Amino acid sequence: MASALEKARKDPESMKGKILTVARRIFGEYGFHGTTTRMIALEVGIDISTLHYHWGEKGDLYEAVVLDISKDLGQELIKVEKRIHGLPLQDRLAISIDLMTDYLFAHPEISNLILFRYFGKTREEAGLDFKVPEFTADIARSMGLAKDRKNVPPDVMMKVLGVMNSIHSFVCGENFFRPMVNLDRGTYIDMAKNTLKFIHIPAFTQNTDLTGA
Amino acid sequence: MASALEKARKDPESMKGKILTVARRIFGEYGFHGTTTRMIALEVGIDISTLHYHWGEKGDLYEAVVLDISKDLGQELIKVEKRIHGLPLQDRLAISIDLMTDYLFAHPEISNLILFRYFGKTREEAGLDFKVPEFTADIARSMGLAKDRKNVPPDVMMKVLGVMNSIHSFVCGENFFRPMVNLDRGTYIDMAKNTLKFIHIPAFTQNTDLTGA
DNA sequence: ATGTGGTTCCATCAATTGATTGAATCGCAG
DNA sequence: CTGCGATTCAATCAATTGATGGAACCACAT
Repeated sequence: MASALEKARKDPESMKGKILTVARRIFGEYGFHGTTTRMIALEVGIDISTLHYHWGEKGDLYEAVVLDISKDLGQELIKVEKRIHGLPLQDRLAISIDLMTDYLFAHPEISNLILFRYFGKTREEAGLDFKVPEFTADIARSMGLAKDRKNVPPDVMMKVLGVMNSIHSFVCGENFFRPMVNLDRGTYIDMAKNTLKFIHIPAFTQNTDLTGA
Repeated sequence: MASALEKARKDPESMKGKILTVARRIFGEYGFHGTTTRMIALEVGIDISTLHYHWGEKGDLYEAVVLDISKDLGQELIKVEKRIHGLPLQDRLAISIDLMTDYLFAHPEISNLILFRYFGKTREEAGLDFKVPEFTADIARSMGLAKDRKNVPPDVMMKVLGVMNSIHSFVCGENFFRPMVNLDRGTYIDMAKNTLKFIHIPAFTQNTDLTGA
């Protein structure tokens, strides 16, 4: 039943919506086990019982958060696809990287939660293995690397994963990487975009079958 | 005082060493907050008090684990550097990617813990911000992208971070990505290596200043 | 055997955490 | 105003979790 999530998405000023917004950020920063319902409730300025009243148990709220960021990401990918449609591959890559990087730096909790789901395990036996849409195949098709989202070759999937993970890494690693390079946020973001284009555009445009090398 | 860690590293059969080995894996899988001292003790087959006797409090054990994997990674990087010394850039990249990918897939908890430290926060106010060596600048020098480990330009740092994070991502994301591409482990690792070389070698070898594009 | 230092486990504690109950409170239609 | 459903909070629980004290155990030198 995703109607509770739909209502919260459509009305961010509602209590459900406010809790969801805060939960996105906190879960993204601390992960599932690192986040307590009290941390979220405190930040919203409500009691824990109010939180449970609206979203049920912690795992249910986490599920709602994951589905919420997944919807946002899916919508953004559609926007990007429309923007790059019909352009040559080099431009599709450059524009996609620029748009997606800006978007994810503006909503870092999306990258945070995606990486937490990729890399971290949860102690829960089940319950946290709900169905979440996977966009990798769609991106491959949108990039012109596959005819349809079914039967995308494994090597293409891996390449798309490589690109997306690179972006997520720079977004999620900002707190760690930025002091290393000693840049302000805007310069760091610009440099991340340039680095991403530096790395990925040559590979996809002037490639002469290195896959078997 | 890292002598406790040194003893455990030199004698993996000792109780200190056995606890450290298990703690590496569990912390790597579940993160700091997702791991309980009981989970580690249970896996080692000892009581929690025995664990605390050897390593003190949870944060101290975690610190030992992080420093432990950091030492392992540093040693491996030195091995790789010796292996690629003097070779042309393209070969240095290809061999480094092959060696590091094999190594990290053989010790995935290293990548896991590195990414957890990069991306996740901890509720502890302090105590978990101990000093850990940073290898990014050393890798830049070892790759011939900088003269010395001091004063590595920010854009070079970003490029090295991009490469390393790509490797870590495929290692840490195996449980998530491999079902997506439906490959056995060996084929997945081979394809990860090929993808990494496909992505990164063209960027560094046949690049004509895309950084300003 | 006796003592000694090092090691291990059982029992237990205090704090944290997820969750619930029941009593207010609020908005508002009748 | 009255009533009623929806919402919020204070109080409280049970389970988990990090941590400790003390008794037992073990190897081994004296």
